[in-house]
Amino acid sequence: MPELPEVETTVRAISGFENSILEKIVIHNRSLRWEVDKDLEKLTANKRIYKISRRAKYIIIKLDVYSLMLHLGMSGKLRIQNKKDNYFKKHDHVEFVFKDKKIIFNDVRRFGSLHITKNINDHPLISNLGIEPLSRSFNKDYLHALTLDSKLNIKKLLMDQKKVVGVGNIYASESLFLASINPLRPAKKISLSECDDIIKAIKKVLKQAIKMGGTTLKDFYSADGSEGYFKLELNVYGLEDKPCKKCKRKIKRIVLGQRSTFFCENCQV
DNA sequence: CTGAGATCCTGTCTGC
DNA sequence: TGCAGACAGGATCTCA
Repeated sequence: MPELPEVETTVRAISGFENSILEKIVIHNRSLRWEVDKDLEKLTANKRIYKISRRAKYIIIKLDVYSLMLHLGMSGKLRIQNKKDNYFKKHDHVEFVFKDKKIIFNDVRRFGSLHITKNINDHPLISNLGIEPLSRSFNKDYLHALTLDSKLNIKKLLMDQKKVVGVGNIYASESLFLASINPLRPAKKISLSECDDIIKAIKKVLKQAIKMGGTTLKDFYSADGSEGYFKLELNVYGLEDKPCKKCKRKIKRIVLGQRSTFFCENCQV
């Protein structure tokens, strides 16, 4: 489900819990993408939260010695709830309990994960990640070097988290539309100036999506319960057979690497 | 090393 | 209405 803007939106929604004391973590179902560490509850009881941040699509919660890494997978979301409202929803797996409130991790499909580790950057799921798309070092030269080295088509390359993080299926399609690049193009054949177009498009799309609270297609809600309104800005994603906003021809849907991919054959070369 | 395809899981929607 | 099949915001793993 969530790509960088949705994760960022979620992080911002729970940032108010920084400096709060996490009384305890209650786990109802350890069987997520990976089995949750048996010692996690013990290691996190009555710890202050120093920092809540994002790396790639991971939510990082820094305690004293340990940090938590939470990935929302395809269907995960957080929900802030008053502690006294003691209700549960189906697929509530983890509760982060504070003095008056709790944050609940709900994940229908259980592709999400929760890890505890001392040093985030040494964790194997983090250490091999590519660079942040909104950082300065994500620029045309960086991307061009990657493309020259790759046999993938450009869309698959952009979604490869080892190369650049945070771009998922929606924003890959949307960025390539803005950059007027066909998603099927072999990465190798993308010129430096086209790389520049792609970089600018990705940054623009991600920033705008964050501003609008992410994209709610059907069931993404931020932790405060609000929807993301970037859906209204989508140009191609989920719009098969609808008229292209530039040329009015029909948007095409194809499958690349088992993922739906939307683009305009006329505008994207 | 790279890249393609299968796979994890539950729910919803479409078409017969 | 039932039922099969496709599809869903991700990313790891297995194998060539």
